[in-house]
Amino acid sequence: MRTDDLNVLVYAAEHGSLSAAARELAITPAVASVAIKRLEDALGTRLLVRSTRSLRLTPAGAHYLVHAKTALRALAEGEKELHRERQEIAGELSLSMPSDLGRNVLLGWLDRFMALHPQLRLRLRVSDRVSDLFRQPVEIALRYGVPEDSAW
Amino acid sequence: MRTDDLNVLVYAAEHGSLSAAARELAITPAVASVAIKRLEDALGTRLLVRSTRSLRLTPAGAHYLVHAKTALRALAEGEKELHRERQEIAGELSLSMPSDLGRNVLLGWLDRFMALHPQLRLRLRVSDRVSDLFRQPVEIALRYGVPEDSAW
DNA sequence: CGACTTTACGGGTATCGTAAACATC
DNA sequence: GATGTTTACGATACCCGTAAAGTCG
Repeated sequence: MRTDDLNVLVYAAEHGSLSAAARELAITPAVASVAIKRLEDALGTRLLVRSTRSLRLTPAGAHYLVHAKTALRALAEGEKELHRERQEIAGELSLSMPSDLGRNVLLGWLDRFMALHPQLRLRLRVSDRVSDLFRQPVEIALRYGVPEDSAW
Repeated sequence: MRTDDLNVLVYAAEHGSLSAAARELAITPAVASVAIKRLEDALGTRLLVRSTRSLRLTPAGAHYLVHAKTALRALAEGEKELHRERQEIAGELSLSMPSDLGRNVLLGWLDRFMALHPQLRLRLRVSDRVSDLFRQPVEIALRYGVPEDSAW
């Protein structure tokens, strides 16, 4: 049995639609459909009665949903605990990036990354000239486009 | 993630050996090994430290095992509830079997089967002659060996 | 040496997304 | 007719068992 299928069941019951669940889970409606079918075949019981315009749990499905949720919650909790145990990322990291890339893309990512790792300090060097890469010692340097000097 | 893999983890932790777990689960040691590897890869954490003669949980594995067990328990409970809802098997079933087969094999099975379905009454006809099959109307008849009359 | 774990590999199955068909309001 | 569900299908990926290699006591 696959936990992904259980997840589809939970989302489908929550959103009242396979397509909506599929959108949430970033899968196609087709695979959501077969996921439910797989579950039902494995359990030998119909869990959802589905028409094109409505979707509702069968009595059996309603009962099973409770247990599926607790199972998924237990696994998520276990996983969270694992990550909590994992060595904290700490110290200082210096990175170099072009100004536009930093402004448009990286800022949001870095915000979230630092929220996950409060012990981490970032030293950002924003510069648009590649030559700056050699001036300052950085640990990660990001550039994009066609490199002018293939020696890199 | 696969629940079968979680099951391998539970059995391996319980028996202290991948091979022992594999025997219990009727799989080969090789698939037990890759099951654990799959789990560890999915979680990004080593769960079991294994040498050829010993197997023990890592601290992370010990913590995760608890949640894996509750997840499996929840799913088993949900499945049991589904079967409980299912229509009870009731009524009378008559079967015919050779005396030795009944004594050696079937008795234990039938005991358990009747314990699962208290509404069911069994009518056993034990006889070693195949000709008896036609005398009494039975719904299931068991014989083994080479049939003397290919008309059956 | 013996028992256990792991890796390599081939065959078979499963699963995915696309696309089309089908159903329902 | 528009949205949602299901099926068909081809390509890929996954998973199993066998077998061999590696490992530890």
